[in-house]
Amino acid sequence: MLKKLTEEKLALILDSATGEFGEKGLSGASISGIAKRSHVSVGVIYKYYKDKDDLFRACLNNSIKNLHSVLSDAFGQTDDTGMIMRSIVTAGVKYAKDHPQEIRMYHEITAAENSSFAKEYAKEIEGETAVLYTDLLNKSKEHGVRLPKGAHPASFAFFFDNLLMMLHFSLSCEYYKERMHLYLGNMEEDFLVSQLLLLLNRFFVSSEEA
Amino acid sequence: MLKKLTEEKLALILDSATGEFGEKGLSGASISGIAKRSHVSVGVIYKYYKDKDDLFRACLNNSIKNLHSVLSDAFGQTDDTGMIMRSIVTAGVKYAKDHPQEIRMYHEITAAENSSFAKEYAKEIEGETAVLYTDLLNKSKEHGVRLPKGAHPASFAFFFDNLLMMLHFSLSCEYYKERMHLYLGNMEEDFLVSQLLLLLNRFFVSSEEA
Amino acid sequence: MLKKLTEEKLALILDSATGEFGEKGLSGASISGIAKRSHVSVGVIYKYYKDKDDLFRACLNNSIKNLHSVLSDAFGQTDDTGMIMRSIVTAGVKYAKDHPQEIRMYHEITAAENSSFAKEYAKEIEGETAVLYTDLLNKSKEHGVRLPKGAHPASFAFFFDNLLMMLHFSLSCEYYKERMHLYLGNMEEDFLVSQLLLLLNRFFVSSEEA
Amino acid sequence: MLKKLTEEKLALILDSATGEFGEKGLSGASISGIAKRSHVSVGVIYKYYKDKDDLFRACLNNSIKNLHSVLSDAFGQTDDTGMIMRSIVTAGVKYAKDHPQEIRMYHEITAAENSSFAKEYAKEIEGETAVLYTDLLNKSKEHGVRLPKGAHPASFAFFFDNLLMMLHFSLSCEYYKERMHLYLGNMEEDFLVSQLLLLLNRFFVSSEEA
DNA sequence: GATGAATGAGGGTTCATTCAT
DNA sequence: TATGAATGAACCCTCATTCAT
Repeated sequence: MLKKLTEEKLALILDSATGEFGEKGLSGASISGIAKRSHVSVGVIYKYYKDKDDLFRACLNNSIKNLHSVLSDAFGQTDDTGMIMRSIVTAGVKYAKDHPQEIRMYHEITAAENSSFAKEYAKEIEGETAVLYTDLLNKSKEHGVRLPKGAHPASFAFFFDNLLMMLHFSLSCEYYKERMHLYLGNMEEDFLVSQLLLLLNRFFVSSEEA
Repeated sequence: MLKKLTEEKLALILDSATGEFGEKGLSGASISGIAKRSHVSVGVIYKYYKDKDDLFRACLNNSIKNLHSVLSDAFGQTDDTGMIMRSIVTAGVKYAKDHPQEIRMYHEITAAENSSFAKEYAKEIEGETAVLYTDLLNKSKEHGVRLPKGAHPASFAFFFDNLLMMLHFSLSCEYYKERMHLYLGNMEEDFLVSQLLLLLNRFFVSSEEA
Repeated sequence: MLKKLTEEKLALILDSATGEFGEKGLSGASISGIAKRSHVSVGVIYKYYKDKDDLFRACLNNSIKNLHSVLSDAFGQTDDTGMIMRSIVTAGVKYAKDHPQEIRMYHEITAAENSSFAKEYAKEIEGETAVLYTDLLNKSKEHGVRLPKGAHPASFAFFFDNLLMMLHFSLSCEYYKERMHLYLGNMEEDFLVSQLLLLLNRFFVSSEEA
Repeated sequence: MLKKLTEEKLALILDSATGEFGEKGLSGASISGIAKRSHVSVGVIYKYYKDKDDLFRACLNNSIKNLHSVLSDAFGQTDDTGMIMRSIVTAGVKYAKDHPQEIRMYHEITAAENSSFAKEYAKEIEGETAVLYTDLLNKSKEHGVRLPKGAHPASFAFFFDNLLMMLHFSLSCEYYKERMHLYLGNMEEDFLVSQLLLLLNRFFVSSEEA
């Protein structure tokens, strides 16, 4: 019972902090603001987290965990490379719409320079997907599709992930939303997704091209 | 003579500030830190700039001006869409390597949420390129553009810009550098560029499609 | 218990601030100086007061409240005009000796030019006494005394208050103290008061003069 | 010629500084503000005056000199005490209306606590008038002085000066102006002066008392 | 000598972190 | 154990004063 309460409280704190960090960045966020958002005292935050950095990391880890779990799910469904890519895109869109503050939080970390955060987290966050996506494109041949002649699977995996990240940001972060609006006006999001899939399909050549 | 000194000093301040803002963000950067970097006193910064925000905007405007001038140059050379895209990529790479702190600065403002900066600058920074790239892809076959059947030029322009932005960030920002490393190890940058051009050529200007 | 502590501390802060403001004026006073005087940290002052102005106003309001309460008491005692004037003088002297820093604070705001303080507070501080004193002299006839022929009650009330203010300042403020010393040497304060009362008595003519 | 220019400049600086100090006080006034008001560079101010305090003293001395010269003039005219008092009041009113900023400056110094200013200047400013006014009231019956029985000339001189000072302040300083308005509304200044003279006449020089 | 840009100490204010209750 | 008031370092910004030109 007590444990449950604590877990709920922890989740609430994490959520509030993720929101605050996502909106204001590490230095712009305030602990007392986070305490207010989560209706707890400043003290309990310091009970659970050593300091502001520690809380930031916890939020990040939490967001990463959620994002990865979403992406992992997208892999499990099928062997078909195209289908997997489609699943990844679709799952990512859903995640971005359900948890924009987690993506903003994630975007925050990409801005860290000269802090231990950048390198440390790049590995933790991207290490897994880098391997997954590269494998995906490496194995594509077995599934009947192949990359264009001369294409380097890891590079194409990298580009694929780049397009994914930008899609996530464009659905979650103020600046990127506005930027997308400049390109696309009030386009239906489904249409954008279909356009992206159209593009991604081209990653793979039909057999007669090879 | 006096004027020259002032201009040099101004440039130095802008440069230092751009570096500091790029590394630490608006709220994380400190005026006294910037003063130290540029070997001037705090007071002189306030002689030239009303306040921290004003300096931030000046850095941003300066970076934008530089980036746009680089990209504009890339357009002027030829009518061939493929060639233009290649020029844009190449110019961007050069810019990113010469002025990484400007790209970091630029990346910083993409993190602004709930601030007037985000919307205000998205328009200023992206408005022009959005039109340019969309026009580029709207151009008829005679310029070598052959989007896939069903492709929407603005969307593809958006994806093109997404890939460019990620390239710039990957060459300039700590986190993205590390992330790129995870995908590509110590790959030669030239190779990466050639892979990107391969992709762009195939997706945006390949000739074999109707 | 906790509340008591807070009240004591608040009173201490107000007192210290009143002293500092009275000595150095609004712009000359420093929050950190006030914090030191009251043996609290700078932060706690900002817990209770929004900013320096807010603290200044609080000190002023507190001083005004105290002064007015002292003067009101002096009115309640009797209907006899001469007695009331005597009470006002005596009460003012006691107040000035007990709370010189409040009078100095009050004197400070009389120095405010071009600030919202001047007009705003003149009304708040003087409005009440202006009416009280004018009424007092207006009603004097009913109480058997009357002003000299041609005397305008409000003007004489104004002069009365002028003499009072100068008395308060002369007992509390460095400059005025020194000035009084130049006129009076080390005269007993009681003697001065008696002289003032002698003068004030002359506000009223004996019946055969009228 | 050069000397003349310098003298004009000095006078201009003094005037501007007197205005600024009178409005904002010693700590509130800014040297660069004074420089701007007098259309000289900051440098020349420091050429003539060691520092801010020095300039403040110079302004004060100048104002004192002017005020004293005005009051001295009022003395020279006649032997009749009543006439002299009238002259002093009238001259003071004229001075206050012509040079309100000098009176404000003078008022500023009365606010100095714990600074060497207070004692130092009280003596310089008030020493002379204290003697003059006391002498005036000490004068024998033949000059029309008839203080009430038991009246102490120095004390009454002090009260007389108090009334004068308050009149000066009431004509020059924002706060006191507003306060006077509360008592007197938009009364003609001439009427107020006549009321003061009525009072002075009655209290200090009335003839009907033994 | 005159200028006004540059300096940097100092003051207002915020907020991460601590700790008495 | 939970609270949130208190602390005080650090930051933005101003301005008295200096000094190179």
